[in-house]
Amino acid sequence: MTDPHPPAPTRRVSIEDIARAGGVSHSTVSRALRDYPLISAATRERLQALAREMGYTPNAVAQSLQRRHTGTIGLVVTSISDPFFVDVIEGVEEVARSAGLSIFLNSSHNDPAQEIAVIENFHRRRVDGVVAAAARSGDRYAARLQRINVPVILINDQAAADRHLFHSVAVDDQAGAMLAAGHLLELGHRRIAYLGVSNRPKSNDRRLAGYRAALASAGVPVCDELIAIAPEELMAAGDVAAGQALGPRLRDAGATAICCHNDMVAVGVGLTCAVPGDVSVVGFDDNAIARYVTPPLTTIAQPKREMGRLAIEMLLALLDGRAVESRVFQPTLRVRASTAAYSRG
Amino acid sequence: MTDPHPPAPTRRVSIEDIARAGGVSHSTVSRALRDYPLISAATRERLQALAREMGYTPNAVAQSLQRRHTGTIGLVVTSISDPFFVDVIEGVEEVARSAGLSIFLNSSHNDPAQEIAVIENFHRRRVDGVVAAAARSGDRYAARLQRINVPVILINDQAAADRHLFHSVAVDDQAGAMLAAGHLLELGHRRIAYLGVSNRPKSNDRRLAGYRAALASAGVPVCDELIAIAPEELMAAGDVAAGQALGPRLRDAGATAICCHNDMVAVGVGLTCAVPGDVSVVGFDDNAIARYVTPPLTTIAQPKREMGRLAIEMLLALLDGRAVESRVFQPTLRVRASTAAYSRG
DNA sequence: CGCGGCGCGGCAAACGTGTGCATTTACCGG
DNA sequence: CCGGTAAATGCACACGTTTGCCGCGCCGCG
Repeated sequence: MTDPHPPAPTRRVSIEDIARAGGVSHSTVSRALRDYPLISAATRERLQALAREMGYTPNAVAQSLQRRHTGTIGLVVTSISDPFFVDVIEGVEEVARSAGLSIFLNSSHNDPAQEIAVIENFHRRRVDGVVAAAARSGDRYAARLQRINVPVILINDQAAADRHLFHSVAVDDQAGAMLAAGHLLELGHRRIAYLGVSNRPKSNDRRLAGYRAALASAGVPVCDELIAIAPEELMAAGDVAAGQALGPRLRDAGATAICCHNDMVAVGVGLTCAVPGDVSVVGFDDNAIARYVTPPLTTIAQPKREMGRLAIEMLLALLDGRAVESRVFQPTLRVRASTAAYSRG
Repeated sequence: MTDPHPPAPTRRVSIEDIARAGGVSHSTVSRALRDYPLISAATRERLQALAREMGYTPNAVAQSLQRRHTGTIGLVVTSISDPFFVDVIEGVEEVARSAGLSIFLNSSHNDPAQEIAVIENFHRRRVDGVVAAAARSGDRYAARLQRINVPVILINDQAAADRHLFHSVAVDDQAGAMLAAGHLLELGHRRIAYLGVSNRPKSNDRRLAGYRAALASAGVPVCDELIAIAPEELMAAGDVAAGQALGPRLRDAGATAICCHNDMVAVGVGLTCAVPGDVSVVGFDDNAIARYVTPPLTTIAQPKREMGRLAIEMLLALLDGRAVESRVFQPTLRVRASTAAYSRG
C-alpha cells in the first residue's frame, strides 16, 4: 500500500519557530502556551502574543502522540440515513463538541466486513473511546471491540448477551411494545397484529415479547396468523416496502390494528391500507416523519437525542476514571391520528 | 486548560516490540510491514507473521506525524438532522472510506462562532482537506478556510462570491426553480406564488430568480403579494412551521400554486392547506419524506448523494496534485401528486 | 586472491509536543 | 559579601513512525 498523498506544501509554524523568534527554548513556549504556573507572567504574555501574531495553531497529532490519548472518539451507526440515528448522532455531536472531543463517523450498513473494518480503523486512529449504535450481536465483534481496549458504549445494542460486557444505553423495547398494544386494547381492539423485521432480531424479539405480554395480561389470545416478520429478502427493499407488502396481508387476516416494529414500516402500511379506517397503526421511534405523514402517526417515542448525549457523558465519565452504570430509558406513548377506537364492521 | 484524561492504562504493541521479539531493528520491521522491496522475502514473512500474532495495530497518529498528512478530512454541515445533508454525508462517507480517508463530522447550526470553532478544530487536527456543506458567505469565514491551507470543497455554497476562490459542487438553483414554475405553468396555473426562506439567502435568491424568469418568459406578470419570504424569527421555528404559517396567507392572496424553497416548507403548507385542491405545491430537494407524505410531493430533485461523492473525489484529485473543475448539477423535476391542473373556481 | 558491487539491515534523524530533572538567575537574610 | 532558597528556564528524552544514508557480509569476476 503505497502512499498517494504528497506532504502538504508549506510547513506550518511550530513552537520551535516561536521559541526561535522569542529567544527561548521550545519547552518554555510549550509551558507558556499551556499556562504552566512556573513561567513568569511576563514571558507568558509575550510568548502567547507572539504565537498569536505568528498564526500558531497547535498540532493535535503531535500532542496526541505525546499525551497518550487523542481526544477523539469513534461513532459507528448502521446507516446515516436511518432517521433514528440522525437524532442520536446529533446528541453525541452536541456534547462531544462541548467536551472538546472530535468524532470519527462511520457507518457499517449491517455488513460484518465493514463493521470490523470500522473497528480496526478506530483502533489505528487510537480513538479514546467508541460509541456503537450498530452493535451486531456476537462473539467476533465483541472480541474486536475488546481488543482495542478503550471504553465502549453501546446504544440499543442488538446483543443482549453483551450487556454485561460493555456499558450501554438502551430503550426498554418490551415496555414500549406493551405501551403500544395497551393503547390499542384500550381503544377496544382485540384482533391486534404485530408486524416485525428480521434484520434487527433482538429489538424485534423484545418488542414482540412486549406485544405478547400486553395481550396476555388482557386475556386476549395471540394468533400466529396475526404475527408477521418480514423476511431478509423483503427487508432488502427497506422498512417501508416491508410495511407496504405485509400490512394488507394482516388486514386481510382480520387484524383491526397493527403494532409495527418501527415508524417506517408503519408508514409503509399507511401507504397500502386505509388508516385508521381499516386498521389502526402504531409505530415505534417517533421519527420526525411521524408528525408529517397523513394521518400523523401514533407511535412510541424514544429519547434518541438524550440517549446520544448520555452515551458520550458516560464515555467522559469512564475516561475520567469514574464508574458508570448502564441505563435503560422508558419510552413513552405519543398518540396522534393513526389509531382510532374499534368499531365493529 | 489542564488535561482531564489519564493515559490509557496498557501500552500497546509497537514495531519496537516486534523488533525486539524478532531480533531485528525497528526500521526493518517498519519496512517489512510496508512491503518495502529491499527486505528479503523470508524476514518479511517472518515479521509480518510475528506482527499478526502479537496483535499489532499501526499507530496512525505516529504515522501522521511522520508522513506529513493524516488521512483525515473535515466535513461540516449546518445540521445533521437536515434531511438534505444526510444524503450528502452518505455520499461523502462512502467514497471516503473506500479511499481510506476518515472523516471528522461537525455541525455548525448556522452559528458563526461554531463555524469558526469547527474550522479551527480541523486545523488543529491537521485534516488533509475539508468539505463544507455549510458555507456562510463571507470574508472572515473564507479567510479562516484559506489559512488552514488545505483543499476545500464547498457544497451548495451560499456565497456566490467564493465560487472562484474555492472549488465547489452545487446544484443549479435557478434552473431548478424554472423547472418548478414551468411545471405549474404547463398545468395552467397563472397565479403562482413563491414561498422562500431567509436563512439561506443565496439559494433563496437564485431560486426566486428562476421563478421570476420562468414567469417572465411565459408572459405572466409576477405580483409582489405572491412572494413571501419567511423572516428570521419565523425560521427559528423551522422550515415546516414557516410553510404552515405562510401557505394559507398565499392561498388567501389568490395563489393557486406555490413554488417552495424546499420540501420541508412544502410539507408545512400541506399541513394547513388542501393540496392539491386549494393549491398545487412543489418542493425542492426530493428528500425521503417527499415520497411518504400525503399527497406525495412533486419536487425538484438534486443528486445529493452524488454531490457528496463528487466532492470527495475532487478532494482526492486535489490531494493527488491533479486539477479539478467545479461542477454544477442540473436538477430534475419529479412529478408526484401535490400538483394538479388548474381548474377555475 | 583481491576488489567491486549488491543485497540486506541498522543507525540516526526527523515529525511536533510534553515533562522530569538539572541548571541558571535572582533575591534575601545574615 | 556570601550562602541558601525559590523562581524561571533550558536540556534531553520520550511518544511511534518513516526514511536517507551507511556498513557489513557475501558473491562473482578479473
